[in-house]
Amino acid sequence: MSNPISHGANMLGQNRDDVRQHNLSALLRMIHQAGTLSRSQLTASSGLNRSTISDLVTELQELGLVFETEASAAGVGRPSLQVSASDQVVAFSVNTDVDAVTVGVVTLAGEVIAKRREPTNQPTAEKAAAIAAKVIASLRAELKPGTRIVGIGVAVPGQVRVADGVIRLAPHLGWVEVPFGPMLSQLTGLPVFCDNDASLGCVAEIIYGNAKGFSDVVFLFAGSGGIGGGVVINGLQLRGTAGYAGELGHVRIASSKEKDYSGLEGTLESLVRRNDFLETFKLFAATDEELLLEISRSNNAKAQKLIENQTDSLAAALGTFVNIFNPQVIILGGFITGLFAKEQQRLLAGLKYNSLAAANERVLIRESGLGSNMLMIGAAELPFNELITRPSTTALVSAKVKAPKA
Amino acid sequence: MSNPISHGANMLGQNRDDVRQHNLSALLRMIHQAGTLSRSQLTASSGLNRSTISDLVTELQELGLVFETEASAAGVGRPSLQVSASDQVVAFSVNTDVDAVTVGVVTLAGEVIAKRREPTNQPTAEKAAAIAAKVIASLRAELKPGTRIVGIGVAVPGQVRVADGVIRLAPHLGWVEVPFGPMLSQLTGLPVFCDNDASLGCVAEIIYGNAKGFSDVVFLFAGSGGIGGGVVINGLQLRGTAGYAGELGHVRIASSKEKDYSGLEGTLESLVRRNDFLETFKLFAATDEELLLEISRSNNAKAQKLIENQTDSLAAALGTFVNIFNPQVIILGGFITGLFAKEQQRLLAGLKYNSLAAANERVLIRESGLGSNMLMIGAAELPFNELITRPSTTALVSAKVKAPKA
DNA sequence: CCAGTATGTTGTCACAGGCAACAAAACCCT
DNA sequence: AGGGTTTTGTTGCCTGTGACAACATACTGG
Repeated sequence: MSNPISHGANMLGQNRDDVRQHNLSALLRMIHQAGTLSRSQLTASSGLNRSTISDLVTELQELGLVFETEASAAGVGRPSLQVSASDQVVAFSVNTDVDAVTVGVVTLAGEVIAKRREPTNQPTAEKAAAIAAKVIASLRAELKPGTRIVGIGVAVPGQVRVADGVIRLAPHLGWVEVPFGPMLSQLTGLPVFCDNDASLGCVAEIIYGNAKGFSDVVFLFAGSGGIGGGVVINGLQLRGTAGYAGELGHVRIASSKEKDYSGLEGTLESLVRRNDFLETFKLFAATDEELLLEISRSNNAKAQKLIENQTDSLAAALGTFVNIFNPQVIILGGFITGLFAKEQQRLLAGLKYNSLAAANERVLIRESGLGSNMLMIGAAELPFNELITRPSTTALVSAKVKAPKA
Repeated sequence: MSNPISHGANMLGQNRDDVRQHNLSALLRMIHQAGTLSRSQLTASSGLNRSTISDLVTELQELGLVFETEASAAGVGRPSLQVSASDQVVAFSVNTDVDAVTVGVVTLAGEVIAKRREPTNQPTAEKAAAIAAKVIASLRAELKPGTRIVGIGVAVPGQVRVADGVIRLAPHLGWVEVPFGPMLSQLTGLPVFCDNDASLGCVAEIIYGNAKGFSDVVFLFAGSGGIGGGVVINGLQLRGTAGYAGELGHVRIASSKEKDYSGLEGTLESLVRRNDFLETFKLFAATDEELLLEISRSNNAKAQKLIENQTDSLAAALGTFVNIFNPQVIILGGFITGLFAKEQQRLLAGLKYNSLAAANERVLIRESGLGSNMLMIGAAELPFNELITRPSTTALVSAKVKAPKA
């Protein structure tokens, strides 16, 4: 089944150069997502001719984006050359959270080769940018010679205007209308791309995690900062007009007057709350692991009641998402995986109860599969995506060149 | 800002033929949506060379899909040839509803040149297909000689598996798991494409109606058969894995135990109900026009209370949609346009109250602009889209050849 | 060691769109 | 009215990309 309207970019005509770019891009994307692929696999899944693949791979190699290795012979016929994404091409990831700024280095092959967590306390945007820039400079100095940098991807818990990297509102951080992207770019001299954290988590899960290979995915992450959502439809990230789409935590599901962190009533985020568990378990603070453990072995009536109530609320929201998106898989992250683990039957029954049979009959519910690297990988996809979209024209920055001072 | 992941079809390589197809397709789509465009306009908005446009237009002309006329000179310089979509190329539209089967003939230029409404009462799928086939045969006989038929598009009030034209559930019609598409195809000998009615309404509004030119649109239609929704994101129709996405009427917004026509609790459809108005106004049955009139001039307290309650429910749902989709425009159709007209301030305030500022600050609310032809136009887009996607390989059927008997 | 199979390489070819030069058809100004 | 200006259509040539076929290469298996 083909698709419909087709506006915007698709409206444009295409010339020969576009074809070359498209094919280079398609190959690089496959290699990036798989890490390593043989030339024959590339030939098969691209539909292009062997000779064309040869030519394109050579060009990618000359661009320093991939390298070839002899095959570890394993079948009939001449063994095919293995094409791998270069680990000399890296992106920085930044995650600004309430309690820390985390910076990572991710290779084009999708591997997190360094990660540094710098604790802080509800930093201002200026402070967070300064911390990030300092850690990036330090990590940059440690990169192997010859390494080239694509850029910086930033995952922010809040509403991000993707086009220019302005954080419209990050309630927990207290950021309102701050141009974090430009700030960090000025401090580092590198291109910076920002997006919502949960949206990036969704992307990461699709490329390397438990939603691998799926094209229609709903992602829900519940942390100390509320509930964030990410959606991918038909292989495309849902961003909306300005990048504020996918705020699944702020979906209204009940008539309750409870308000969420953004001040909206009766929303998923207002009803499924990490703090309720902390109170019930009399924990002042807890890591997700500790909280999940508590949930799994809780046995008093009060805790059970809380678990059931929150499970029901979660089920109602998931039902709504299924009706709206008809996804193949829903990925859960954060403490709500505890609800899924403990009350799976109840959750699935509730989901069925709150959604249309046709839409829910094949949907899978899974836990997030990437753990603490998820946001690093997801954020790195932002600069990598720029590179992959335009492999031969995107400029890379040498690791060893000093960043210009602002 | 470029987009993200890119799966599926985009993964494939591209060869020269694909370029030609893409460009033919892009031109034909522009001409189809605009009706008539000059060659120079095509050159400008496609970015292709004059000589290329000339070549492509010639090919489309040879395919009989467009024709050229001399310009009505109106500026400096040599007047550009006008390229128009052929009115000799048509599609049939079918809308199966509870009280009637409506069949239309739509030209590639987007004009409804015939429409016939065949009253019936909750027909079975077999009966509806038979009625549709009969009317199509009769309309087909009246087509001008030389007219060619692309196929049939069907708009169904229910959940449609787009891939094979099976209606999974149409509650009001009482259809469950019926292969309406194949049935109608067998009776007519024409290719048949089915989709949900509201989704097609959304497409129609984007191409020819009040959402013209927008790429991120939410469409909500409230009729006697409940509330249907259609969503277009980034110029692409939201369909989900199997085509069941976009069921916006079944979004849960309240804790109420009221059930909607599909048995779900607390949903938009269960709270915003046409029948409540008919009861309050003591109408046994009414056209949308009559009902809208009643709403606009209602002045008793009970009716006002109902209007306000339903407006609040609608606002809550719209807030949820804004948080999820961050659309540029929301189009309302059916009797809820009455709520918008009468209680616009209340609706907008409620929408603001129930959504994030960043997402709602620029969203437009508009009424549907196509009236009774909306579904005819939208349904015809299904076969037209096939033609437009593959202009040089899609087979057209001559109007005058007898349809083969099953 | 040879047949069989799968893959990489090379040179040729077809074909799409770009480009430049020219022709054509309008407007504008004197 | 007529030449200058502007815009557009047409034509022929060129470039570059991927397809294709033929050949070379590298492995398995008997």
